[in-house]
Amino acid sequence: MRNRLKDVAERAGVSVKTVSNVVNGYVHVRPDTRARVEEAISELNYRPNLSARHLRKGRTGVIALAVPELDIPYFAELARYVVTAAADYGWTVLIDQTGGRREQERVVASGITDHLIDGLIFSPLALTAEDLAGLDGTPMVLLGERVDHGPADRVVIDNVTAAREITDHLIQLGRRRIAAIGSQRTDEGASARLRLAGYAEALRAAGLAYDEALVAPAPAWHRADGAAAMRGLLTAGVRPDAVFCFNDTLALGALRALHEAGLRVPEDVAVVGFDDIEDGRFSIPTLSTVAPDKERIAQLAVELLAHRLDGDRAAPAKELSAPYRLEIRESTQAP
Amino acid sequence: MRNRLKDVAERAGVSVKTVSNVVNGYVHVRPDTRARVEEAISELNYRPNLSARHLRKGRTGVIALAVPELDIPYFAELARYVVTAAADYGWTVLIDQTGGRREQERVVASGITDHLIDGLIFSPLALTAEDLAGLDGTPMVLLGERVDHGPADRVVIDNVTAAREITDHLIQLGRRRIAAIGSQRTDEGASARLRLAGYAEALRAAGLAYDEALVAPAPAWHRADGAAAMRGLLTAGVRPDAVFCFNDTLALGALRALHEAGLRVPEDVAVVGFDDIEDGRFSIPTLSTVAPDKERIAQLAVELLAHRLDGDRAAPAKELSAPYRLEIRESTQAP
DNA sequence: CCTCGTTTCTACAACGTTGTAGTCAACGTT
DNA sequence: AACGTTGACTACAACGTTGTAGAAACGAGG
Repeated sequence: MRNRLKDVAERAGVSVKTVSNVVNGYVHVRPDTRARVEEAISELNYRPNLSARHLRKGRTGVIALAVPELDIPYFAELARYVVTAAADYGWTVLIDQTGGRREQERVVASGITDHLIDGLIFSPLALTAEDLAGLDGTPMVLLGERVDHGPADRVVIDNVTAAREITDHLIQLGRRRIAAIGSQRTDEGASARLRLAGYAEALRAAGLAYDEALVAPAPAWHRADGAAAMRGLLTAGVRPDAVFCFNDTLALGALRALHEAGLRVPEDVAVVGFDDIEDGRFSIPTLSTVAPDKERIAQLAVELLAHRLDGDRAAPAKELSAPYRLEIRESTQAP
Repeated sequence: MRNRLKDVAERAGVSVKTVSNVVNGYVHVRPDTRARVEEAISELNYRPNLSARHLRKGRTGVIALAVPELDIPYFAELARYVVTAAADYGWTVLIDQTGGRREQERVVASGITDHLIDGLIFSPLALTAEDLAGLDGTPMVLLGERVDHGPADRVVIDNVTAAREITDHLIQLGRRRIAAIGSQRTDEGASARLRLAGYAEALRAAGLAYDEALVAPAPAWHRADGAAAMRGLLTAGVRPDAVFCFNDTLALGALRALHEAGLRVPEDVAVVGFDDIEDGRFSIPTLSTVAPDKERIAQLAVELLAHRLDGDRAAPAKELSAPYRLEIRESTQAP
């Protein structure tokens, strides 16, 4: 049986509240009393019951991070930074996988939410602004572009400009037939839409035609999808001299397909990705990419949550932008 | 303000306990009463307060998974399966990163543990059996080989046999100078020790000499360590015709270093890894590896925890073994 | 019609913690 | 000497839930 405040109190010969005061660092406790209580605490190996504390205080000290899939490197890396940033606020992070399924996302956003966690950092794929509108409950910070004018705080990066810049990098290299992999027709692809827009902008600014045949959709953004899309382009007889993949895992798949087709990267085809996952720093060739500042994204998200928890819950939603930079590596530069 | 049982009870004109009974599916409630309560519940959008429920019941419905680092693909993939397996038991999973630091691991094993979670699935790197001995509290399942005869349930795979088999695969290919990357001198490397033992066994069985110069240590098992170790071997003038890396990320780093040195894989050097992470299925070349059944590992761990929670907490520790298989890909077979 | 068992519901206490209000002694001020 | 202030501590209630005990209503068997 676990020990409670009461057990410590009896052993130290004081009231339950005095023990509570010692545990919580209340100042008006005589040094000798404090010492006696602390001794009893360590003798009994007392640990506070968090459920009880939270029932009383109305806060749990736990926040949740909900992402589509943990084994997508981008989300795993992000999760790592969120856990670290949350630790600075004394929060524990509960990580939830939604699989990108709308139903599960709704469960996370409403169900889990209640009373178990103080707040939620949420990277939705399928959820719409309407789904979120009804949720008055738990403070929430959204990551990414999915929900356009939702009722919640958001941390984003400027996808359009970033996509324009990385496409421009390909144009500067003298590439003229630049393919794009990762477009999505459905509502789900807010990031896809923005990155495609940036790609188109860069082409237009350079006086290059936007060619439908060069744009390949990808149902999900896994390696396998990138490989399939690249193979599709090649079999269709399209011969790009560069490819902009909307994330790094797509790009790694594309590298694989190009390799299988006997094409050299970057000599025959230059390849760029988006996200700067660790794999891209060791792939053959290493991958040029847009590197969002994931650490900053995590920090901003946790900060927004902290403000929302301490401050006015009804305040208008804020949107913060995190920086990014281009990482130019072998896949666009001959060694 | 959130609604409580009391609010629902007032609206439905029944007692608090009756509402509680409806929520918990108690059978002896008149259909019309049940309907009235359910209507009130949905009108008020009532959700139980989990802290209160758990305070009362002594269970939280949350288990923790503690891993060294989330952005190591093996752990990310494992985490995914654990979350899925736990969902079958109605458990939420709280994921904790220890960074492999002993201090943090101790905190997780004792501190977080208390009252917030019902049980812990733990993949320790630095913790010893002695560290765990004092923890009477929360039921725990250990993953991997670190703690040799600890007091807790464990799920392992047969590292020695698996390592012997994959080394044997290299020998069958006619390779004779087989290097090993990933050995660790410190206490931390239980998996390293076992895999090295399997490697040595295979050499001995084939009548090959065990050559210290062919065994390269790696402080951690990241891509960068694998690349550094491989470069080290090559600069030292050691010219292996095969390399057994103790995990896949090491192997991906080694592939990179071999590429930079102008050596072809598998023609000049065959490479194998361990873990079967997704990257290895798309790398250039694709990576031969030992594929532990991660899904099964997760299932067994959750099952052990469930038994421990429902059954005898003082029962002797059980150890279960999960299956694995060899995945032979391009890095050991010319296309 | 009475008894007994079942169904349906309720009042109360308890889980372990902390905020509030209070007691009592010691101290400094007038 | 009377007074207010502060320090050190305690009793009590409350957070929202569920187990226990039991009351009231009902039906079946005698």
